[in-house]
Amino acid sequence: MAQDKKQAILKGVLKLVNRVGFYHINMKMVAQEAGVAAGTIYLYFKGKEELINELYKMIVTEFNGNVLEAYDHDGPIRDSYNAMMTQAVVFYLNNKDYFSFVEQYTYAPFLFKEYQEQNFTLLLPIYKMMRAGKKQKLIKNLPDAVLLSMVHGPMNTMLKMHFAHKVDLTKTSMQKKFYDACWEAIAIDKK
Amino acid sequence: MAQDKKQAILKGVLKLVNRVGFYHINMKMVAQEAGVAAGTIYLYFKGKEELINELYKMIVTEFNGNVLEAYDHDGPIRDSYNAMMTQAVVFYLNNKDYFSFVEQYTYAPFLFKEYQEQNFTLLLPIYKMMRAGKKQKLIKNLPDAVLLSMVHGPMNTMLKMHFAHKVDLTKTSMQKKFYDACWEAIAIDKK
DNA sequence: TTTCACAAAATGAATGTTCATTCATTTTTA
DNA sequence: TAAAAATGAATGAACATTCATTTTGTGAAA
Repeated sequence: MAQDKKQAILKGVLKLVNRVGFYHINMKMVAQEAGVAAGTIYLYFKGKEELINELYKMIVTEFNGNVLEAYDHDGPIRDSYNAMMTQAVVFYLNNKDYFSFVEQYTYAPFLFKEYQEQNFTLLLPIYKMMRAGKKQKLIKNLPDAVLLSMVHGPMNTMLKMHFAHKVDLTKTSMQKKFYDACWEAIAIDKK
Repeated sequence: MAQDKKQAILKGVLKLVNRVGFYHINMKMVAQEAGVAAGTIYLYFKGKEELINELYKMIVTEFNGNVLEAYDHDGPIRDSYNAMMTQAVVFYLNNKDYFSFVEQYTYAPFLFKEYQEQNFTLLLPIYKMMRAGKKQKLIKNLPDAVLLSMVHGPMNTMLKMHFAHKVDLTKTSMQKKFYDACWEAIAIDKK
């Protein structure tokens, strides 16, 4: 089946990102990992560039889908916040390859201009929540960029530190401290 | 002079990071940019890998030196915080190439294990300040990793957004909002 | 059910290009 | 004039992509 093979190739790249790192990946390895011949990749993708870009699209779709699932439009913002943060962090903890791929993708030479534009696509779910929180006077009236950076930035750094064994983000106590700290950074103080 | 040429080569790489991007850089280009022959590079560096690693060392040294200069051990923490944040942000704003180099370096295949270990070297100045602040009961008693992530993470994200033209970090009003937000995230509330 | 013909899919060896590195030769320095 | 420094053409390895060939799938006819 055509779609199976396409997926197998994409997943192959992803596995390799973890095992050998983004820039040691070559088409022969991808082929081997996916269980196809090198030439076969070119039946499904125009070339390496398209392959990488499609993979990025796949990850964005999967990640955003996951995080948005945790967003309860009717419940309290604070609950949605917790659920979404957990979802995002756990997603990356379980998919280190997704994380390092996304990190590396930004500066990869494969990047089309069109993608560069939507390079903050992965922030859309957070952005959405911020807006709602601002309206409800629960979240500080700061520029969107600042609010986004106060959630996305720390998550990124924490994950990097986790994968560098500087901290253990799998511990729920650590997660809680971290989520709370970020919330306090963006929430209006109710004392 | 030997050191001049070494520096010229390192600076050449840096300029090229900006102009063509990390992964399009080849030794011929570096040579041309530095005004030497390709072979000359090998008189000063063992190879591309060493060249890249030395450059990282150079940047870390320069950056940390700059930021630590702003640290006044005798004055109030809050002032040091502001001065250091400003120093760090302005440094990267004026040296986009440094920023993108550091961002890309983490996942580059050149990275020796020994460097990977000290990959958070760039956080040492912040770390130092956190410690002092905790002692003075000015900064929250959170795990170091969390505190670090609440300052370093947002800075990274803001800079990325700035360079992607999503926000203008050169505006002092934006800088102030951002510095204050990060401070509130880590400081003990005095209300 | 088996056979055959044709198309679609897949293969992987061959190709051409890019590029890090080397080293015989030349230039500079002291 | 001899040593040190610099040069850049030559080398060879790595690797994306191509394409002539092989394999697999499909369905009509026997």
